[in-house]
Formats: sequence, structure tokens, C-alpha cells
Amino acid sequence: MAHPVDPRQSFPALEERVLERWRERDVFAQSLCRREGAEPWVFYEGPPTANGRPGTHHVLSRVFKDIFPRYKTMRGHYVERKGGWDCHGLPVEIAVEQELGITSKAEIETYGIAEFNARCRASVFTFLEDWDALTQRIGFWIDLDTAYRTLDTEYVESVWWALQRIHEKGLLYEGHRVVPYCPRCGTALSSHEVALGYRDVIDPSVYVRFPVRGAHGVVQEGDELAVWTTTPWTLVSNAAVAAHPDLMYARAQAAGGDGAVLVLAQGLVERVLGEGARVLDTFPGSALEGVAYEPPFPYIPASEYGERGHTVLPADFVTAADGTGLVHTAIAFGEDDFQLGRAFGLAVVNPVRLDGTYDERIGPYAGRFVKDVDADLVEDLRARGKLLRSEAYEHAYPHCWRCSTPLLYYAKSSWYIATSQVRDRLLAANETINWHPAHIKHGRFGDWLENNVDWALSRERYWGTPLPVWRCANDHLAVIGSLAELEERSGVALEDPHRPFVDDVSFACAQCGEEARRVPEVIDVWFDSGAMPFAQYAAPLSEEGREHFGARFPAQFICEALDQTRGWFYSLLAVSTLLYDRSSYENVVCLGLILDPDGQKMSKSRGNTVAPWEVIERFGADALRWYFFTSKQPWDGYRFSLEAIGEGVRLFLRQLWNTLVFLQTYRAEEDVEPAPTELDRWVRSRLAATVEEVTDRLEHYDATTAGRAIAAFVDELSNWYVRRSRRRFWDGDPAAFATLRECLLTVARLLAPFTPFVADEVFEVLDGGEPSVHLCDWPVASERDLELEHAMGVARETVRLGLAARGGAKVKVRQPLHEAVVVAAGREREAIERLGGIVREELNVRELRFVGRADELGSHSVKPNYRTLGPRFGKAMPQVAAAVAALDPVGVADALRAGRTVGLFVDGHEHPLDEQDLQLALQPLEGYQLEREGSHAVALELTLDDDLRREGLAREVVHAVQAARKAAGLAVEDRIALTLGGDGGLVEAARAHEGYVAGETLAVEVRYDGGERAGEAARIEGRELRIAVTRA
RNA sequence: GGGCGAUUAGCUCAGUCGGUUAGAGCGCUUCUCUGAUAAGGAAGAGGUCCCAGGUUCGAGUCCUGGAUCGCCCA
Repeated sequence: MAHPVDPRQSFPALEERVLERWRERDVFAQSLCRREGAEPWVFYEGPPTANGRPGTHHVLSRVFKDIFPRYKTMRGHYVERKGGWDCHGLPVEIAVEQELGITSKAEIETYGIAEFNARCRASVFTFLEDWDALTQRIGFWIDLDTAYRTLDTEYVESVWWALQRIHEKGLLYEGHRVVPYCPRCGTALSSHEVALGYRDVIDPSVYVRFPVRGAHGVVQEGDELAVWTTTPWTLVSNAAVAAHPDLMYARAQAAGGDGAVLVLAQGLVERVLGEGARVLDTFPGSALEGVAYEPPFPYIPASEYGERGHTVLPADFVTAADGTGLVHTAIAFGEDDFQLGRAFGLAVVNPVRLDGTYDERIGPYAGRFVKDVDADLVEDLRARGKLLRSEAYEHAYPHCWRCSTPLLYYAKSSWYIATSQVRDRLLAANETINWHPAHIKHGRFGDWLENNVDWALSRERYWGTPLPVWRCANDHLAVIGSLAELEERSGVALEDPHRPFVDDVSFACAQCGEEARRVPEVIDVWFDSGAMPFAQYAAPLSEEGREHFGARFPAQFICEALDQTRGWFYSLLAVSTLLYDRSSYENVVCLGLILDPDGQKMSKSRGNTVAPWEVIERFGADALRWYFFTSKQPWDGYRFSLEAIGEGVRLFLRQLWNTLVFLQTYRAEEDVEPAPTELDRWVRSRLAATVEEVTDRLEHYDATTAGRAIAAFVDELSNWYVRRSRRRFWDGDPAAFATLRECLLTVARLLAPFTPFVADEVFEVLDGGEPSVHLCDWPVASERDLELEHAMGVARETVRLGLAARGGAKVKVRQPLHEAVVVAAGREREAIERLGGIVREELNVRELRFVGRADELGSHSVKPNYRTLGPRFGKAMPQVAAAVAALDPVGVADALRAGRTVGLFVDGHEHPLDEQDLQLALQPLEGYQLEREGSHAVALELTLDDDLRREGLAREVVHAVQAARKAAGLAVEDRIALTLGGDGGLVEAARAHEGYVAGETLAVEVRYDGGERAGEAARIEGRELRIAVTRA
């Protein structure tokens, strides 16, 4: 019956075996089958893109996406695990561009959109096999066969439907405004995409002189405005200067300068012009309005901008926090600038082409990429004496999250969803979400929602869901919600809704009859993924999908890395709030970043990445999973290294496995009625406690504490229950086998969501009665015996103190002692007496003697209990502490034992103190080997007589014989014939305890005629013992 | 510049409602135990709980300011 178990089992090999078994027994499908009709518990898969190789951070999110569905399935829910793939978007286009060796939109169009998109379609799943293999190997149960794909026609149609609904609500609009724009990709980015690409860069920070044209109010001819900017490339299209009307400004001269009079914010005079600068006049910014000046570059005349071009304008956004308080304004390149220009009727003049280069109006710089011209422009200013100061300025600047090109803020038109109009609804929906960690809710995510801006939805690209907006010459819009609707309008039945095919479909405008053509844009991929709750089922266009969706919305659980706060977490919430006015998820776990052992972000360029396969091949997937689950709270991020994982394996997986090996090594038939001992009852109670805690923690999405609780139990099981029960296992006690088996089977079930491989193998070895542990129900905690758990705690503490006393006296545990004197009373004494056998054996003493009064062993000291006395006495606490210190400890101990209170004089009043208020501790007396902790102590009687010495020697003999057995290569169950010889005292001790020696060493006969020649020599306390061992 | 988070032993991390002498594991040293275990047990070394103020009888814990790191945003 005993299933042989390899003590040196390789976990990766074990896992391969388990994977094979799962396939054979179709366990994943079975686990779903068995829950058919049960209450669903809904998980949404945030779709990864399969056009890159999966890395360790993907493993992190995938194992957290696995553990809770597994747990909930065992709890009796039906947990559909539908996979998903994000297929559209720039990452895919860029991979294809690289493949084709092209870098611009013009080249794509020359190449042909149809062919380009066909390549994109093919490229999406380049690494699908890698993803598949890794997903399986790490035990992530997800159905990839029915995975939703955002490129599928039905998916696109669902997205169209959603946009049509949003349009019907009046929330889709085209707007002209300044957007973050990637000149390489030729498209605007949404704010959450911008958030993905901030990077520290050093830009010039320049202070430029703008000479005024003629005196104007407070300003005189020859004065110069000191104007600040960090984007010199926008100076060529300077349109105006902004000043805050209420801020105080000054005319000032630098000490020892060229005598020029500069105008700037009064508070910044010293910082900009240096110490000793002289202020000539001060006045509010409003006095500067209308001052005309000479622009820094001559390329675009003031007339181009209109009446107020190249003058000072009042603006509230100006601050004196940095710069000069006079802000350079270029209408096309900043949100504030754009609004200011609009307010004062300035024309938008944009001399930068869509590819990020200057057009022909910028003379010598035409054709160059604007960001590359910064340095030349600064030099130009310097050469013409227009430069006041120039410094390097390090700041975070947004870059394209895929191609790393610095973004430009750029005025152009794009399509928006008016999410800011539903901001309150977004906030309300957020209130219903349970965030892990909690601070995200009102911190990072809540703040983001508070400051919500409209969703910049359109992308001027090729491979994406086409924006389903058709427009006629009279600007009438039609937003189409399905291919059927499009066919109805146009008579064209499209099979593929992608560009370029959809671009060719036109129809007569319903309002004016003019031809309506599709606008050229595609939509933000984040909208695709945000639509997945319904689009993954092709809802609502397919009836079946509508039903599926109805039963699976919202999700109980989603899980992604922290960077999705502005990504999927947002798009998912925004789409469902727009359509259904509620959140699409109830619980969310945010995962942190994976760092290298030095706390640096892992990246290919640093060469500090650890490939997931490397870990799996060396330690196994369970080890990696266990590390992620238990090493720390997942949102804190990880300092990841192979060593860290190895340690976890050794401490936990090995320990668990060895316990199983032990059980299987000694396992016997179990047909006898088990008679459980205190130890059995104890470990079962601890097991119940563990089930309670693990369940509670997993209900709260806290895998870390749950996993650590399992580890703590396995440690108790292995290092206390098994160690204390070894003899019972050797003797074939059925209660011990039944108990250990039960514990391991329950641990296997608790562990199933964490380390699904080793859990299943343990379960299989122990023949748990199902084809897999993953088909089991989650364990229910049995009743606990809190009294016994407490008693064992006290007993173990007593053992610990006793062993420490032995250590202090340098007396080996092998040497038996007469007695241990234990200071304990009441409940503690009962506890130790109850488990006295265990304590005696562990301490190797013949008797336990109890003394109720610790002063028999040492003197008391009395300390105040601050926790109870502090609130009572407050400020008088120091006096109380002094008064307590002056009490007679023996008297206090007597009084408290007798249940009386102790009077304490403070401030002339007597205050009664009871045993809650005072804590007794022991001071050891000299001459005793005593270990104490709180009111609890153990002393050892160290006097040895001949009897004890002989027994100690007999145990030494046994120890030596066991070593000889091992050296002779005998199996643990081999019987032997034993011959002893050598030192008379040793032989005599062995003879006196022959039954014990023979029993311990499995000797069927013992002879004492081993003369000089016999066997191996061992040395015990300086004396020689000769041992001969032969298999009997 | 703003927001969020983190900072506890050489390393990885716990630390409850503010309460007595701040813990665990790993690693190190010395003992010890062994019919499962590369395991276990005991002792030792190892701490400015990031810093400075404040509140309080009492602060690792609460408040304010600052430093460093990470993330996010301007």
C-alpha cells in the first residue's frame, strides 16, 4: 500500500509528471465541469500582447490570476477562465515596421495598408507558443482555446456598438486642442498612454531678452522682458508673453551688468539677476498688458497671429515658482498657450510638420527635427545678445511609450470621449471597488479620477479598431454599431472591419444625402481592452453572448500590475461607467514591480533580468509561485534572485516533502481502530486553526499571510508533531499514521491554489480519493481545542527553557537527569502536567517537580503593567513605577497568589493593585541552573548518581552503534547481531540496559566478548568501545 | 514642483489599539540532537526602528518638517 517516495525528488521533474497526469485525467476541464450550475465567481483576464516574449513579471501576474480562481473553485464556485489577447495597436505596428525596415507613415502607405495590416495580423501571435508553454508550465489554468482576441470581427463589432452607445449619449466628439503627439508614430496619445512613457531628460532652461517696442505705461523704451522657457524650439513661433495680472513685477538691473533694465516678477529678481540686483520700479502684472515686444526670432511676423500678437497678455496660470513670471507663449504647443490664444483671438500658427520637423517658414532650420534644434537656437540667441541665461534642467518628460520618441504637445484635432462629464459617476463606481492595497483607491487611482480629462480616443494609425464614424461634407455624423448596420446603409457586406477595407465603404448621409465617408482614425487600444467584459462574448450583438455577459458582469476579481492604474484599470472602469454606470470589477489586486537584488528595475539593457524558464528549470514552478505569494505583499514589489527562491524551496517545499517521505517510509496497514493521543489532538487543532486562517486571508485576497500560515503549520507538523511521534511511527501506531495522513491531505488541499503541483503529488501519493486535489472541496475547519493548543504552547516553552538550562550547564541531552523543577501554577501547571511525558522526554529527565512559589528557586521582582496602569495614573506613572519598585516582591507574590490586592501609596492615597496591574518576574539565585521567562521558569537538578551515569553511557553506546549501523550501510529496518567490547565501564552500562540497547539498535542478540580485535572502535568520554555489527 | 508608497539586525521580512527588555528566517560563531530531513534544538555576536522636532506618563507605532529610494503626475 505504501507508495514509495523519493526523498531526493527533483521538483521540476515532479511537476512535469503532474502536468502529464493533469492532461491524462483532463483535470482542468473536470474542475470546471464539476462546478457547472454552481454560483459563478467571475474573473476577467487582462489581455497581454503576444508579440513579445513573456517575462518574469508576466509570471507574477499570471500566478496571482491563478490562485484566487483555484481557491474559489474549491470553495464551490463556477469560475470560468477565459483567456484573452490584446491584438491591436502601435506595439504590433512597430514590430512590423522593424521587420520591413521602415520608419514612417508615408512608407507604410506606399507599402500598402492592406498588406501592412495583414502583416500586423500575422505578427500579433509571433510568441503565442512561448506564452502557451509558459502558461501551462507555471500551472496557470486559463482557457486559451476560447480566448477572446481584440482583432476578431465580432470583438470589433462589440467595440463599435459601445462607441455608438457613447455617441448616442452625446459623449463622443471631435475637438481641436493641444495633445501629446508622437511625431514618429504620427499620432496623438491618450493621457494614460502618456503616463507610461515619462523619462528623466535634461533640457535647456533659457532666459531670453525680449526688447519692448516703445514706452508703454510703466515700461520704457529700451527695457527688456525677461522671458523663460524650457522648450527653446517653440520660441520660433512665439506669439505672446503671459503675465499674471495680480503678481507684482519689477523693472530691475543686475549688479555690474550691462545696465539693461529687465522686467520680471519681483520675487524672482535676485534668483534671475543675481545678488545685488537693483529694483527700479514695481507694479502689478496687469500694468504690463498690451506691452509690445520684439520676438526672439523673425520668422513669423506679429501680424500672422492677429492684433495682439507679440504683446503681453494677462493669464492666471503664470506663477512665480520658477522662471521669471513672464511666460513665453506658443499657441500650438501647449494647453495653456492654446487656451490663452483662443481667449485673446490669436491665430494658431503651427510651423511644425506632422513628422516633427520645421516647415519652410523657419528658414535655416526648416526640415530639422525640432527637439534637435534646441542647442542651435540657444546659440543663435546668444550670438545675437538675446540670451540672458541658459542652464540645464533635469525633469521628467513624456516619451512615446512604444517608440521612445519625445512627445510634442501639439495642436490638432482628434476624437474624444467626454469622460470628464461622468467624473462623478467614475468616482462613485470607484467607491464600490475593493482595492488591494487599499491606498490605491483614494490615492493614486482616486486622485486620477478626480482630475479626469476627456479620453483622447483616436489614433491616426492603421492597425486598430477603426473609429466607426462616417461624416459627410456638411459635417453630419453617423456612428455605426455593427457590420449589419453598415451593410444596411451602404449595401457593402464587409468581412473584415479593419482598414483599409472599411475606408472604402461610404453611403448617403441620412440628413443631407451627401456622401458620408469614414473618418481616417482608428481607436486607442485601451478602449479595446476596456470593452472586454462584453466584447469577449461578442455581446450584445450575439444573443448567446448577451446571456453570457449578463451572467458574468461585473467581475469579482481582476489582477494586474500597478502600472495599469492608468491603463486597464481605468479603461475597464471608464467603459463600464459610460455604458452601465457601474464598475466592471469588485476586487482588484495590484502587483508591484520586479526589481533585481539591488533594487534596480529589471531591464534587458541593464542585463539584470532573470528569465522565468531559468527559475523553473532549476527550482520548479511551485518554487517560483511560492516565492511570489509568500515572500512579501505583492504590491510592495520584489527583489528577485535565484537565491531567494532557493531558500524558499529548502525551507518549505523540502520540509513538506520530507514529512511525506517519512510517512511513506514507515506507513503500515491502518486496519486497527486508531487511539489518538494528546499530540494527535493537538496537531489536528492546529490544523483547524490553519484552515481558519488561510480561508480568512484568502477571502481577503491576502495570499501572503495565508501562505505563511501554511508554512508555519508545516513547520509545526514536521518539527514538533513528527519529531515527537517518531517512536509511534516505528511501532506502527495507526493513530499516528491516520493523523499525519489527514494533516498532509488537508495541507495538500490548502496548498492546491498556491503550489498546485506538489500539492497534487502529495494528494496522489496519499491516495486522497479523487483524480486530483484540484477536484476537491476546500477544507472546512474542524473544531479546535484551544485549551490543548495553549497547553502545548506552555509545554514547548518549558522544553525551550529546560534545553536552555542544559546548554547553560553544558550537560548533554543524552545524559538523563533526576528532575526538572518547574515554576508554574494554576493553568500553566495543569498544562505542563497534562503534557508531562513530552516535557520529560524532550528534557531527558526522570521527574518533573512543580513549585508554585518561584522564590524557592529565585527571587521575584515586581514590575508595573503599563498597559493597565498607564490610563489609570497618567502623569503620575513615574511615581507609580517608583512605588512599585519599592514593594516587597515576596509579599506581593504571596498577596497576589492568595487573590488579595496590594496597596500602593501615590499622592497620599492608597490604590489597590491586582494581579493584572503587577507583573512578577524571576531573578535567578546563584548556584541553580535556571532559565526564566516572565513568571515561568525551569531549573535542573544536576546531581548525577551511578544509575544516571550508566543510563547516560548506555545512550552513548546506542548512539555509537547507530553510527556503526549507518557506516555499515544497513537499512533502517535491518536486524543485527551486535558484539561489544572495550572499556569495562561502557560494556557494563550497556549490559545494565541491554533491553534498551537492543531495542534501539534492532539487535536480535548482543554479545560482550568483543575483545581487542572486534569491529570498529568508537570513543565515548575518552574511553574506547569496540563495536561489531552484522546483519542478522 | 505635486501626489502615493517605502525606509526595522549583514540579507529577506514581521511588528495588533501607542504600553514593560523590538522579533523571525537566512547567514556567521560555539555547542547539541538525530531510524525522515542539506533538517531540528540551545547559546552568542549582530539594532541610531532613516533624521529632527512635537503630542503623550509612555512613540518603531500618532502629528509636523526633512532625507533617501521607487512609482505616478505636472
